[in-house]
Amino acid sequence: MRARYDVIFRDIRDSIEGGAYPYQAFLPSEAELTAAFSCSHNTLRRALGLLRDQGYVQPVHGKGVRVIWREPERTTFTVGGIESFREADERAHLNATTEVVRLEQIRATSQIAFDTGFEEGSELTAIERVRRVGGEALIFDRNLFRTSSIPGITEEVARASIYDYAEKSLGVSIAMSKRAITVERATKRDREVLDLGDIDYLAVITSQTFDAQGILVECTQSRHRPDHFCFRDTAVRQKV
Amino acid sequence: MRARYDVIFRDIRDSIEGGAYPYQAFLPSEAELTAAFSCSHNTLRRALGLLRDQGYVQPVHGKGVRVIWREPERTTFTVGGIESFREADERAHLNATTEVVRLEQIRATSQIAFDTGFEEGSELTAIERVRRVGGEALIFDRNLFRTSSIPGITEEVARASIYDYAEKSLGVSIAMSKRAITVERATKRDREVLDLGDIDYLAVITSQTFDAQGILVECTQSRHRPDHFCFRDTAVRQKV
DNA sequence: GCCGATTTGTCCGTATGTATC
DNA sequence: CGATACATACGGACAAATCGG
Repeated sequence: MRARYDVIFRDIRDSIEGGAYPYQAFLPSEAELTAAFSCSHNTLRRALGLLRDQGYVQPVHGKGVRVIWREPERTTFTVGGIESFREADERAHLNATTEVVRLEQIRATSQIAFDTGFEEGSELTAIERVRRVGGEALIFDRNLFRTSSIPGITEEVARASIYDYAEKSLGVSIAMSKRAITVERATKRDREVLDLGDIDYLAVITSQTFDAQGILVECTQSRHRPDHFCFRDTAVRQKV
Repeated sequence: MRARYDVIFRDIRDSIEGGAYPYQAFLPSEAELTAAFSCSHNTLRRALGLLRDQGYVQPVHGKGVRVIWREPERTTFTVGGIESFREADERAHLNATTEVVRLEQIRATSQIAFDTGFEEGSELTAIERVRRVGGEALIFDRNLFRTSSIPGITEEVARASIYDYAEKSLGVSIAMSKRAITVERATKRDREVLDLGDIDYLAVITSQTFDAQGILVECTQSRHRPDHFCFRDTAVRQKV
């Protein structure tokens, strides 16, 4: 069962993406929309809030709700939201492959604990994967999973999608993720596994993922060749 | 006048950052918090929603609201949210300076219109600024403002804060911003204005900013030397 | 395994404030 | 000034998840 505000949000979002409300047009007023969806003022406003937060509309006090969404280009590998590599692959039709270059059980050293936020001594599953798009090795993913949260990762699972495995087989729901994007010099290891040529800098996404309980279950470094990297984002300015 | 939910959000956020609720602890229950703030269930929930969206807490259905915030390191220039350079400077005590290297009125060519989303022929104010931190030229900002939205930008305004000028003098409120982060090779121009040494890649934030009317008022490229760049972000996974 | 207490999640109806035209 | 439309806030109701007895 999906929440009512979520259904309404998706409905309006799909209308916008489908061209029913073009760029810079106004949506029907809240009163009309509540009537159309036969829901309360509050529920509709929550749906509009999602549309605003995700960059689809801009409500203008006293005037109406303006559509500011336009069809994006799809020329590069785009990250945004919490999306697994496999999901991004399917959405953008990248036709990518994954090679697992490391898979072992380790214990968190004090250095790892400091770097990642895992408790020292906790059992972790370390994975390294290389993502190839169009035959070129573009992305080097290094994951650390809390083994007690996501046990039984095999090479086959790692080659497919660990998120899928966690959600479908284990019932662990990934809830939220904190990320930092930096640019780092390529290491010797990066050169070994990626096709870098004379490129010596990488775009690096470092993320911590929490489950629905608020427990840290994963730390990842995703190292991207810069010419195929693009991170998109929408931000709403807080009143200061 | 600031909204009640916003006051409550800031109060709890400051408590968390101040250490009143440590990492992995639970906040008091909604019932207790509504009593403490003497507000309604709904208003408190809106404040909790902000805390969740900004990565401070993780509400767990049937259990409580868990704190997942920890003190971040402050070693690099961090972006996140819509924050002007001056604001970031003050918050992180960077002691930065700004040099205006270009300021002129232009008209949008078809190329500019295609790149930015401004209408062809519209009057724009072009600005280029170099940001120095600790004596080193680290950031190269290139802005295009819609002149009719933000008229009368002087070199003095550009050296201080254009956001301040727009909001305080003109009453234009910046509302929403779309950003993309990419990594690009340094151009000859980058080498002229920045202290790059042997660095030949830059972190680039390309953004479009809309006012409260939903009108595109600014396009910016902010080009950062990678060793002082960090972009932070919190994402909540959508139910699929 | 079941029940009840606690806690968060969703939704509604209404009232009032404020910006725009 | 009034009409329209978005913004905030309240209080109540019920659903769903968790936990302990």
